[in-house]
Amino acid sequence: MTLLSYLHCNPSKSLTFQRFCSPSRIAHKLFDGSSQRNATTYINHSISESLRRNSPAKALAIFTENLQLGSSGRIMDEVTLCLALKACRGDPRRGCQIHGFSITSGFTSFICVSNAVMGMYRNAGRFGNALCIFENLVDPDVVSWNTILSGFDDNQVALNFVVRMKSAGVVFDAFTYSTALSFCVGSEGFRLGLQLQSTVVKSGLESDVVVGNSFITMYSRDGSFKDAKRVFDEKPVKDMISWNSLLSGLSQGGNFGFEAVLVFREMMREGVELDHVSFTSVITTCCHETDLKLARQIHGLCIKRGYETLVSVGNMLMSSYWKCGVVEAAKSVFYQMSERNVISWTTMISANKDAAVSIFHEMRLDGVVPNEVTFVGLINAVKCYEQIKKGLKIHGICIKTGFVSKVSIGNSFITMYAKFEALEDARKAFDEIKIQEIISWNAMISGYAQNGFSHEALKMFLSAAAETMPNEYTFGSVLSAIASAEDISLKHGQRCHAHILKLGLYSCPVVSSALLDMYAKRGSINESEKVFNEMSVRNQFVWTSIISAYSSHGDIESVMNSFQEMVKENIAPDLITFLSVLTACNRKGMVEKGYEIFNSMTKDYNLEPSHEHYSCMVDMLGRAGRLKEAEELMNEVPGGPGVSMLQSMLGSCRLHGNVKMGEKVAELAMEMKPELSGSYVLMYNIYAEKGQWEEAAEIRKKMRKKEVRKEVGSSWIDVDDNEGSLTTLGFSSGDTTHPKSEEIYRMVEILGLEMNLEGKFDCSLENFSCRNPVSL
DNA sequence: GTAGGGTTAG
Repeated sequence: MTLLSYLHCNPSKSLTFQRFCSPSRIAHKLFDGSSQRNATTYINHSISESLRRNSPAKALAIFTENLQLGSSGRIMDEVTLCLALKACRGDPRRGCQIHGFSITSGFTSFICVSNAVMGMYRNAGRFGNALCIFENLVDPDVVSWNTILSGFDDNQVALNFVVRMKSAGVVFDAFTYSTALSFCVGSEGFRLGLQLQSTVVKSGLESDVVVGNSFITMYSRDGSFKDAKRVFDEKPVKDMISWNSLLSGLSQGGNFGFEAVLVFREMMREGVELDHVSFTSVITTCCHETDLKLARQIHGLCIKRGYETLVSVGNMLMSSYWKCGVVEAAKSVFYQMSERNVISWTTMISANKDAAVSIFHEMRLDGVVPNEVTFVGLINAVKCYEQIKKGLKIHGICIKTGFVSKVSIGNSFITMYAKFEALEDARKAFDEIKIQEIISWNAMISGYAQNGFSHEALKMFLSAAAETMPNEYTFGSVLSAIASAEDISLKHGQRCHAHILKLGLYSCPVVSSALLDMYAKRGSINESEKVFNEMSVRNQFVWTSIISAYSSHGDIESVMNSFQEMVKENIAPDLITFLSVLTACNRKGMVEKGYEIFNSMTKDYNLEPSHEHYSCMVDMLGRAGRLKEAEELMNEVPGGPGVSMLQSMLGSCRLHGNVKMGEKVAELAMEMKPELSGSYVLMYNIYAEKGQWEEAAEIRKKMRKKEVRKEVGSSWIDVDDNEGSLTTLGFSSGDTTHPKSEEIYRMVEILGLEMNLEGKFDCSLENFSCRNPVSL
């Protein structure tokens, strides 16, 4: 036996030997030409041993040294190259070098080397390169196909590839099945998963442990708990991984948290060994359910079992505390972790927006390299216009480091510039993205919508719908744009409605609450009601939407009924819900009821009323003539009353003819916002109605001096001119700009006469053409 | 079989 084969068979001796001399040197020194096979085996063994011990750097060092010493003849084969490529672990620089070497040395003719090269590119985030190599392979084997399959991140694209594999006659192995099944998410994916199951049975792989586990994951992720349990129960040996498959499937997606916790409890009861995957999976559930109590219990168990110091478990604990709104607890987990990786730091950055930049610097000092997600977190931490400098700096860093070319980074920049109200820059960020995905479109649409550019939002939506498939986010944003723009025809909203039905997005609460709201804001309360009644999932947003819809339509009875029902269904009302209810009380002058609800906000729901809630209450009291109480409440408002509250108070003073209080309030309002005409107009009216013409004239003079103009009010009408116009026409009082205005006024006159004949309304033409009797 | 991010509605 040569020394080499001896060392090969005795790894412990080999290690002792290596303390004095590197494996490559040993191999080269002892390589005598006749035992090249042994020398190569020895090198390969050393490299794979380093990989097994999780030291890829050492594995690469052995490979490199072997190359350098190789002048006397190379000790390597195709396996050596495969191992070296594996050791690159996502480092594209080293990977490219070895790829180059494989080409020049002719090793790429071995299919296993080409497969390893593709795997390397896939792990280095250069999936495009891998794909390119694959498409040029003369005779790919099942491993080549599997390598590519596992690189897709889009479920649909991956499943299309599976279909392509089938039609190319590839014989699936266990790896193909388990990878394919991991993409079987959603109803369509699930259907394909079922098809795969029948072929698994035919191929005799159904007893394969890995494939079985993948089926368990697929079924439990889809909510087919019974099927998951069936596959699970049929397993002859229920190892930890089978249990974990069941658990992790239920934890993902966030719809079966309850079942996940049950499985976890059963694992404990059955005495199944728990590992870091069991813990991370069950903690994921706390994240989705935002169940703080559960998170704390599991955290305790982690400590007891000694898992809390593990990076993956610690990361998940941080994330669940953060999602449950206890950032402090997340921080303390972070500081107690013995080892932190880029995910731990990124979670910290995302959870602490205010300190994001300093945490980022700390991370760099710690020697941790940021990745795409880290930068996304950092960009997200930029909150408002005041932080524009910070945002630009981050943009600069992303350009320098090349991260700017990543789609997710581009998407984040769109949102950031939209926050700065810099829509042109947002648009630039959008245009610079090479291939815009639906998220990019969504970011742009919502940017326009939130900044009041409804028409741009709509245009963007139409382009997006032509280019790609809109999702629930897309419709949420575009519907809110249509809702707030009276000069966009309702037909667009109805088209969206049809589109939503077609795409099967109707059951999504985000979409339907936006739809409901859009119809309500555009006057079709019946449509809103219909949408609401057809909804299966009713969350806080949905309930609030319908309540505010009824409220804005003055249907107080429905408001109160819905509110009670919401509370009964254990959906917590929030600030906006209360605002809608209070607005309704205000409209109907239900002061006592309003007060009761207002007080219950702090008492029963621990909600701090905002300015708007106070405004509503002040207005309610004022309208009811309880001016003194209104004034008192106004003085209780944290930060003092705003101008709109003062103006509503002025309105009440006018209603009840209280000149003295009116003067006091008007003075405050004019001081606060001298450019707003409303304060002057209201005070003018108060004087005018009391016949105090001199004082009224003073107000008029004041207005002229300060060059305050009264804004012209206007309305919109959706005219169906048979030309398919999808915008509405705006018009204001006394407006004669429309080419058919004469005809229109004649019609108004006729309508007015008819209504008068009915005797129900006072509809003199004067009131029609001039909605505000007092003009200045 | 597990962990961080980008788009959403009242």
